[in-house]
Amino acid sequence: MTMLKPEEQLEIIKRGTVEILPENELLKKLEHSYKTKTPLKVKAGFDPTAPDIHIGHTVLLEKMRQFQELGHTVIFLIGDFTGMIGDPTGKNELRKPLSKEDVLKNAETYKEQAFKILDPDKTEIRFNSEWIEKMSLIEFASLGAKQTVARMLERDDFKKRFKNDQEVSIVEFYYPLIQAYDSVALEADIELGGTDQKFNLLMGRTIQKRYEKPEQVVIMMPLLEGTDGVDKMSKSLGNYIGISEPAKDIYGKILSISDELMVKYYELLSHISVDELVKLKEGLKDGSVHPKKAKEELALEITERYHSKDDALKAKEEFDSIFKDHGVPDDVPVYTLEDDKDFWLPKVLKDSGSVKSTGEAIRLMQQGGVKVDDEKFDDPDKKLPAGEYLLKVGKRRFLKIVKKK
RNA sequence: GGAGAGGUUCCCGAGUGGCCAAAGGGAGCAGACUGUAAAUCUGCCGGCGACGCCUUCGGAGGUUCGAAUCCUCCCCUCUCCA
Repeated sequence: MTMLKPEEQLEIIKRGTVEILPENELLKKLEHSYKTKTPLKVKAGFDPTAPDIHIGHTVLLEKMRQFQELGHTVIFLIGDFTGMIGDPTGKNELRKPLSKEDVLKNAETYKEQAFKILDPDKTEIRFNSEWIEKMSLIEFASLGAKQTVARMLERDDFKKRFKNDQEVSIVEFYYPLIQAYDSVALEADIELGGTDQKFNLLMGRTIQKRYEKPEQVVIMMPLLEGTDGVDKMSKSLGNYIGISEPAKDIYGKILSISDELMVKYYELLSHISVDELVKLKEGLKDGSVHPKKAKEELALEITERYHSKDDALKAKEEFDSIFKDHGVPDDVPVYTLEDDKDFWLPKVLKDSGSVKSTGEAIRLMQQGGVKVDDEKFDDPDKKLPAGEYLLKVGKRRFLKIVKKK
């Protein structure tokens, strides 16, 4: 592959980044690499605690992929050793360490999912236990001598916890040090990370310097907001889009994000070129591009990435049929009546799991949110004779009722 | 170890003996409007075949006709002092 000019590379690399420290050094490294035809070593560390990747995690992976396409070497570093210590970042208490077994199991899943984005042939996978476990006690201690307690306490969460008399164990100080040492061991030219990793990333530079190695350039990516557009994407908040989710869920979830957020998703996740991105933004601004249309394209692109083109198109078709043409999805859950007597709808809705309680069912009905065979059904007291019905509950829940055989 | 403050329904947060299933906000859900966008408006927002009954205000007891509200003990969190 012929390398792009350093300036062109820089433009691609800068896309979506929050901060590059220091930027001029990055250009220098790119120039040097271009001249000597030596790929840069790009490191990104992953804590093997989250086996389920969502598209928020992929922001970093996409950036790595870009580096791969530019011809550089990407190192997918699995922090198996650090995972056993527990990263204190953003936590206000000590995280429970993982067992070696867990760490390795998680790492496997991680790898599997990451290769949906990264090119396996161009990815170097490393584990930091590789060099950390080999360190002698003396070497380990001398790593600790490279940094002062005062500097460590500059880190916000340490500072806070320390001030609040909360526990800060000494081993936690080693986390940034080890992460930094990884850069020494790998001779990283560049380290990628989220903005929440700033302290650790910069520590890499300091420690590399102390070991008399060239300092890495630090590139920080934003933390992607979840589907709600407010909080950062996380499984526990339920605002995530998992890359292993069914095609129709990925498609639907992307279509439900706000227009504003869509632009950000485009910037960080889409593979369209920087030029196309600029055009898209202009088009949205002057009204020549309909945001809904743009969102559909994004949803297709992302869905296709984790499934197939066919699956993505099918997801779109089904979506359109439900929401545009008021159709019915293919896989409507079926509820079989227990007997041939007339039935009370709220109870059936509850028993089928469509709603949590009969109270909720009644409320929904009174508010006009329940349709039976396409007719609004708003009398909660009215009973229905046993038979076949197709129910629509709210915007997106469906239920088919059938008689007992 | 000492001195205070506090733990309320998904979250924040009012309530300090009956009018409390518990103000207000957020989230969520539904309806209108739409592009399952945003914004806005309206309604709902513990459970129960329900104009009544049951469970809920950190836990366990107690006082009272009646407690989220008062008393006792316990658990937890926070602030200050050592």
